[in-house]
Amino acid sequence: MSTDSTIPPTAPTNFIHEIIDGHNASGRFGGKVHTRFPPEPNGYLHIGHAKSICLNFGIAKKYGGKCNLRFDDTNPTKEDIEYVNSIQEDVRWLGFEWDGLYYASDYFEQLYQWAELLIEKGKAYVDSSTLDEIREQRGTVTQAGVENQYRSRSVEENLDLFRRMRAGEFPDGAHVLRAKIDMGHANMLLRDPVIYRIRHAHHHRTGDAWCLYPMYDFAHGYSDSIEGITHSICTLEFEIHRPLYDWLIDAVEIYHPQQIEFARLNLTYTVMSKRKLLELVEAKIVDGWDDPRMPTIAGIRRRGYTPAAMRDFCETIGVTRFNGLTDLVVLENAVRNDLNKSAPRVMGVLKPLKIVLTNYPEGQVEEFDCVNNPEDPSAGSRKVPFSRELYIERDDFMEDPPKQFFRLAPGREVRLRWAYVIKCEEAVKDPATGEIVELRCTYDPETKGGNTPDGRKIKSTIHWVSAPHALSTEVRLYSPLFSVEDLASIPESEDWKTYLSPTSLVVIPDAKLEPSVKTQSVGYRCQFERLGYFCLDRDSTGEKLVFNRTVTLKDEWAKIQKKGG
RNA sequence: UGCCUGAUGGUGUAAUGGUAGCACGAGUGACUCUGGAUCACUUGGUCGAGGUUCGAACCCUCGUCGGGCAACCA
Repeated sequence: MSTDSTIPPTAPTNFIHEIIDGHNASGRFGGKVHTRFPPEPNGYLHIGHAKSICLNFGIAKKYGGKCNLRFDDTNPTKEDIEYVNSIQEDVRWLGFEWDGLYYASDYFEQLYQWAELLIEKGKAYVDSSTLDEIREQRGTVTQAGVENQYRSRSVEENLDLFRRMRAGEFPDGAHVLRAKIDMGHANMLLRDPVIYRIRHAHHHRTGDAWCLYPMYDFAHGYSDSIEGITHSICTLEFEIHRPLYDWLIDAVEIYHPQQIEFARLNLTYTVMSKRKLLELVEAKIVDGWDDPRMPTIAGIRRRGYTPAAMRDFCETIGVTRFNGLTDLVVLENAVRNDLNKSAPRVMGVLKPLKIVLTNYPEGQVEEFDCVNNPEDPSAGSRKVPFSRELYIERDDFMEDPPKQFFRLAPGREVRLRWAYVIKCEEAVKDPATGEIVELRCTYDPETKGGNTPDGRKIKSTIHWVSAPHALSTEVRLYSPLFSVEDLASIPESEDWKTYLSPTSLVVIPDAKLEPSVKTQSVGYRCQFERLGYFCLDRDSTGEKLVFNRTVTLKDEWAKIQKKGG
């Protein structure tokens, strides 16, 4: 069940809801709805998992049913308790709470008993071939596999061998247990799939109790059956596995859940494979699983995304059987929507350009009342100090501006947000480089608070920070990790990592922020006015704050520039 | 060349035999102390060919194109 109450009961429906409605109408499961989210604890959850989590827990909520969290931990060599913990944290962060918390490893004994039952029924056998032999005998997509001599072992011999496998008498790879189905089947997964292998490995939960571990295909369907799952929802690539789960369940004559497949999420400029994400982490291309550029739940959380935005995104993209490619801007739009309403505004200058108000008294300091969130009157206001020397954004000044630029330029007026209207009198240049190092401006005392009593229109309002009061902070600007839109379009022969974008992280070591943010704590989200939404990173220290840019604001001017250029 | 499966504006999704709608994007304008937000308008689609029907995105047939499947991974 979800702990969240923001999903409206009239939420748009999808084809899975329709199937469930059908089951409820026919009484197939007696009106019961029980789903589960079944990750393998071999990596951190990503946005694609979020889609599955919202789907499964959302269904439980919609139908007044239940949803389990089950770890499919059948491969001890790849799994770790760190992942078990992170997965639970991520599911909760998304706003969901599971009804049952289970592990496939809870079922190892039962699973083993069913394997023996399969042997007794003549439906499984111990194969002593090598890995390569098994592979070779399996055939190809267009060519039937061949049966080997082990396939006809007696029930007694199979049982004896299998029990000795469990007892630890054989080294890894000496034997496997295979389901006896059909070596000529058109669906290659039914060509006597391996269901148990010997692994003398320590399991994060069962320790050294086992040296024999079930394959995922063997454990998964049975686990769903044990838990009384009604709708086993999974991604499209498991569709072809369904006949195998059906065969396995029918072979031991137990309760039969209904598997339903949907298309996994693909995002532009994003890799969504745990294997590849692991590679990025291990190669230290990113700063761990929660690097804000990672599409992991931990990464986007650190980046500043909100659970509500994630849920909204999952709602927006829908659930179908079509394998598409969702534009990253849809995700970005979801956070902007949420943060626009909730994030307090603050002023910060990323690329500072110093200005001096020549007619403003030296040493004078005023405090201006600044609205915290124009979208939310209840957010109130705060005091921000103002003085003779200020920083403005370098991009807000142009010496020789094009027609469409209406910010500051020599001889031009601009409003400093919540403060005064100022006029640029002179641009001071470094004589050596020609670079503009400072602006000499005058302010209009009549415009205190940013108002124009004479009614004149000021075309542009820009943000600023008082130089002597400025808080020097580090700001990390993120853009997509990859430079190609569709990662799937990279041919197998090429290394996908060559498409990593060199500018996915740009660090600004010395941005200038208004002093009010000084006392905020890690995870604090705000809007730097006119720039974007930012989130206080855990790398912050008492001396230096670090902000992550969650997402930029929409930028009409950038669009104009792009068109012009 | 086998099996499974899918196809609706640029992208993602609704419409389940009866007016092709929504979101994002794009464009235009209004408003604005954020070139933000908001509001209005516009653009643009049923993969193709047949068939059934008064009527087809939807049902049938044949194509075309896409995705998945040959770990002792999940």
